[in-house]
Amino acid sequence: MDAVPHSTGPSSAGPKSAGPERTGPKHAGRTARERARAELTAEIKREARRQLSDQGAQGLSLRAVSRELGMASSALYRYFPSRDDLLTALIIDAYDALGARVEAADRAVADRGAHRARWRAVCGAVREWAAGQPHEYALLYGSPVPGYIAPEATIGPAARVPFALFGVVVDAWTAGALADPGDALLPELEMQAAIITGALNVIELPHGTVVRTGIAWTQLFGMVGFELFGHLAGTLDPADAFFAHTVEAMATLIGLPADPPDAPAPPA
Amino acid sequence: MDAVPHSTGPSSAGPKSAGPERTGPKHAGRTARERARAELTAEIKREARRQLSDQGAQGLSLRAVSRELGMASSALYRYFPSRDDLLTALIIDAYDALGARVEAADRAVADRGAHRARWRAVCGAVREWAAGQPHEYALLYGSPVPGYIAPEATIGPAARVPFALFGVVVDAWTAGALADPGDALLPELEMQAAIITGALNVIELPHGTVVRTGIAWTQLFGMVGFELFGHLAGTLDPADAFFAHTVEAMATLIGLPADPPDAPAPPA
DNA sequence: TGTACATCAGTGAACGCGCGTTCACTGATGTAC
DNA sequence: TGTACATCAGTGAACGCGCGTTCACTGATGTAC
Repeated sequence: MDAVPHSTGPSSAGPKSAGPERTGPKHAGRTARERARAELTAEIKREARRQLSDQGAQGLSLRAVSRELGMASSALYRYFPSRDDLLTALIIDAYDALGARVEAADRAVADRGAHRARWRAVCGAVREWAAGQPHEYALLYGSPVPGYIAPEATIGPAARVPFALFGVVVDAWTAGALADPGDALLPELEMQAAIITGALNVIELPHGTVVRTGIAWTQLFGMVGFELFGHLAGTLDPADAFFAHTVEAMATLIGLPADPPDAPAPPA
Repeated sequence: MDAVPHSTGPSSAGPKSAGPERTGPKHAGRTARERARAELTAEIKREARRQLSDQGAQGLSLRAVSRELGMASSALYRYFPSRDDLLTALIIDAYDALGARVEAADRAVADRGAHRARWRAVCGAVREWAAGQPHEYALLYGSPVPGYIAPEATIGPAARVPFALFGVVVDAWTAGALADPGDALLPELEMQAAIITGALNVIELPHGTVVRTGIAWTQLFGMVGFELFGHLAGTLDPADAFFAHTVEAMATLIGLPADPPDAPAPPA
């Protein structure tokens, strides 16, 4: 808890491991130390992620990570000031991985006007990612780790999925493909919808549409979580058909028009 | 994992702590030992539940429970053969507490024909219970405890909430208040809907209605979980209005008719 | 009603384990002049 | 280009902690005759 606001961990304060977006002192000539540090940081995270996949968040131990990397456990403290900071780095990475996957799925739909196809792609990407790394999904959307408080640095990465969902809806509205559902909203909800619209950088989006997208957003994660955590066993599991059907139902709730003839059809 | 199929733990094999539904050898004359055992079993669970509320499932420790009760840690093994069995008992109790709460909320609606009011009551009860005991909610619907496999004994209690939700819908259909949405379903989903209908002991219920109720079910828990776990922070939190609105939207999706004039109105 | 035996609850010590974090220290890498 | 100093990575020992589970044992409660 003392690690929260100021120190956001090496993944943001230290050298980045992901891309070369930090140009370094002069040009690309990073010093050997810097390169070594970036590599080891990445290796630590990789091993930590491996343990996470095996046993979940509570199975993640600094000592086990260091053991696996063949170094003293105290050495990890040169890279992450505490276990919580390592966890934070993993959470941010996971949000970013999911976000990137979802955005890529959206972009992969060539016809940008095929809003329902894009909606389908985005929702499907969430499910696929969750199925591929269930423990990371649980880390993000399951029970909060007791005593752990998500630092602000997670907010941005966490917003990428809802942004992708809303992005499709905004595009549909801007293209004139969406009707205002004309929902009557409670005052509190009206205000919240305005805030969301503002965050989306959109001049105007019917608040009823905003709320319906919010409903679909929570439905999507409820469904994916239920499938992953076994609550559909015996009834709606395997959930492929239920998922496909529901994604369409939510698209319809929002008002996304049916596919144009030449767009990829929903699974028959 | 070795505790799963056969030994369902004292809460089902041993003397019940909840009600007097086990008449005992002859009549109510239980022996002192039996009474002591039932009481201590209950006390252990109470203390365990307290620790759960404080720190979540991973903060539950047999040693801490025994310490709090002023007994040797080894004594607990007379009541629960392992930590997992204690956890199982808590899970079952929690499912039952939630189920009872939800069913009571349904029953509290005097006008049994006010299906939308009943729907509202059931959904609201889930949210209220979750808000009241977040760690127990997390235990049931959050990340699965790694290494822990839910024994079959949890299935029945876990089904009480969906049964309550479907109960309202079935009543509405039986009363002729519901139209068949006429949804086209994928074959797999059609079969699953048939299975669910069978489990509900209903001769006939439109499969489209079944699936829509399933959507609402997953939406409800997605929304409640998101609120509880902080994913609505900054946008739809506080979620009272969003929740109220969404419950109505899902009722409408299913086709539950609006309240009759004299029924309790939705929150303005 | 009383005795002999079986069952059961609870104790306390022990096994064997793992954890996060700190600290003084060594040796290598980087920097300023 | 070479030297003097500062920075940093990594070590290994230690602190202090808690955990689940087993086991031989004592003393109380229950049962059969």
